[in-house]
This record gives sequence, C-alpha cells and structure tokens, in this order.
Amino acid sequence: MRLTTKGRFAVTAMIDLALRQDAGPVTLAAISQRQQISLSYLEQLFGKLRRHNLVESTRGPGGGYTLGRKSTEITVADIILSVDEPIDATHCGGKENCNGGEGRCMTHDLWASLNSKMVEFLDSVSLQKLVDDQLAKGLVVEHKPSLKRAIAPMPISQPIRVNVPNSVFDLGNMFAKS
Amino acid sequence: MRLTTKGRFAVTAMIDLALRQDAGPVTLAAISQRQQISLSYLEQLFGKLRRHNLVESTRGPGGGYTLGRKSTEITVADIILSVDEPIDATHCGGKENCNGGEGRCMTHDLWASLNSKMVEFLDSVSLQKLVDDQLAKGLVVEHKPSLKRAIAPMPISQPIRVNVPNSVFDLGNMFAKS
DNA sequence: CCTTAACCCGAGTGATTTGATCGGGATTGG
DNA sequence: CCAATCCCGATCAAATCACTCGGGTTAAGG
Repeated sequence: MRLTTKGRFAVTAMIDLALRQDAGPVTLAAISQRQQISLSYLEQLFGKLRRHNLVESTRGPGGGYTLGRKSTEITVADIILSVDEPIDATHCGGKENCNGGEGRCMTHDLWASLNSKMVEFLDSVSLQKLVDDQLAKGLVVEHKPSLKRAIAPMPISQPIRVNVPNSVFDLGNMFAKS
Repeated sequence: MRLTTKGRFAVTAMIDLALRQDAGPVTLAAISQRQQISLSYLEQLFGKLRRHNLVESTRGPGGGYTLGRKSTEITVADIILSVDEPIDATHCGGKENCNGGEGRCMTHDLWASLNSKMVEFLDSVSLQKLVDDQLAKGLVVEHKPSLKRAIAPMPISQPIRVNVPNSVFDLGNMFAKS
C-alpha cells in the first residue's frame, strides 16, 4: 500500500461526495471548487473510483457522481487502493528465491505483513465514519438546488429553493435511502 | 504521513540492526548484504535516522551503528517519519483561510485527523515488538565475531552458529495486537 | 606513522509518479 | 439543437525514488 497525497485527494473528494449526494448526483466541477482540486485530476481519480465500483456516474446535464454503495460499506482502504495501484515493494517481483537461493528475501514477508496490517487498519475506517466526523465538527452542508435527477424528487408544487445554507439535520434524514 | 518503500527499507534495516547490535556496532555493509539494500541508499537513510537520534554511529574500523535508544522506545512511526519527511497535503500551506475566507479548508482538518490516526497506529508498534516477533518465530541471529567495540562481550564458550538464512524474517504477526 | 575499515556528505541520474493542462469525444436534459 | 456533464488519452513540468559516484573524515590495529 502506498499512501500519498493522491489517496488523500481521493478520500477528500469521496467525503465531499458522500456529504452531498443525497441531493442528487454531484458534479466534479463542484467538488473541484469546494476542495480546490483540479477538475481534470478529479476526472482521473473518479475514473479509477468508477472502475472499482466505488462511484456511479450519470451523464448529461444534471448528472454527476453518486456513491456506488452505501457509505458504511466503503472504507478508506477501498478508496486508496483504487487510486494508488499497488506496487511491488519486494524487489524480487514475487520470485521465490531472490536472496541467493536461500528462499524469499526478508522484504517480501516483511512488507507483505506490514501491508496487510495497514490495509486492515484503513479497512476499519468507513467513509460514513469520516462523514460523521465532519458533521460532528459542525460542518454545514449547503445543498445545491435540487434538479430532476435528485434521488428523491421534491414533494410537489414548489420546490424548496433556498440560498441559505441548509443544515444537514433538516433534510438529511428525509431523503435518506434505507 | 507518507508510506512508501523508502520507509519500508528503513524499518527493515532497523529490525536488522536491533537484532544484532548486542554484539557491537553493526555496519551498513552487513545490513546491505543481508537485506539486499544498496549501501549508498542505506547511508542516506541512516543519515536521517541519526539526525533524528534513532541511531548512533561509531566511526573507524569496528564501527557501525547502534540504536539511539532502547528498542522499546522506538516505534515504526518514528522510523517512517524520520526518512519520509512530512509533506503538505493541504494545498493551503497551513494558512488559515484557504477556502474563500470561510476558514480552513476541509482537506486541512480531514487529513489532519486521518493522519493522526495513522501515526497513532504506527506509533503503537515498537521496534522491540518486531524483534520479539522475529525471535519468537525461531529466527537465530548469527553474531559476527565480537570486536573490541562490542557493547557486551560474549559470555563464554562459542557463539551459536546456525545455518539458517539470515534475511528470511517472518513478520507474520508483526502488528498483532498485544 | 600507515593502512584500512567504516561513517559522512553532497552532487548527480534515470525512471517513475504527481498533479495538471489540453483537446477532443460521448451522452443526455431541456 | 445546445449545453452540461462524464469520458479518455496525450502530454507536461516538477517532484520524488532508488541508486550511484566521488570524494571526504575518523579511528583501530600493526
């Protein structure tokens, strides 16, 4: 497992997405603005996240990204492993006697176990947990005006359009999928 | 916190050192041979480790490196943070209003907390624990012939010489909870 | 002394990764 | 149709990685 800013960007973007997807697909442009990550870079990251089924995309106007599964079922390890392709840390490319015919080199076993423990740890932190942490810190999510593609259409008559920041506590549960 | 092969090499080398320093200073040349890490690269890594007081050096013939403090007081986090200088993952260089005058950007707090969890985890694993795991797995350290500089001269009779490969560590439960 | 073992250090290097930009596509709502 | 949005690949400067080179300085042993 590699752990660099790349993975951090991905985690950050996924939290942003998780925080806002209840109002419908979230555009990369919006994430780019909020998190100060270049749009094209986000496209690269989300390409990988999509190929790993962590997000789903909706094309066309009003489109964007939504989570591929519940945020409780996405872990930090999932995200990081999606964007940071695993590397060969063993210097022996997996061949068994990389140490003068004496069996596998130490690096092999050493990093294998270190890696698995790291993954185990990062796998114990769900995206939902990170979202909860953000909310607990008092973050207020400003929902963009709902579009047709919102997961749950606005009730009837006039759509609620507020340009005042809405607290998640107001609308969050109302549209929560179960 | 960054986590790359660089840090892995450092951890590997430190384990090797901790396993053998009782017979006196350990040379980088020996570590290089056993762990298949280039000598010059080791020199760079140990330069940083020394500057962080994780190791001490002895020059001249019979010299080498010893641990800077007890192995129970050196953690994996210490080692990795010594060789992998921290990077700025926030894109805001620590300035407080990187988000349009709205206070710190989310990346700031977010990665700060995730990072601290990582450090906390890696800080819970001491070098001694890694050494104990090795010894528990039956690794027998082949002590080189003691020199004048040996910290504690070998007690009596002959040192145990076993024909077990030096560098095949099995760190199976390196991070097993204690 | 002298030789030699070892640490010390900075400069340089090719390969890879990072983070970004650009230029085009494809898809779809209005 | 048009515009918003995802999609994709090429390219790029900068940084980093893993390593090499070429010298030092220090100190033990003869």
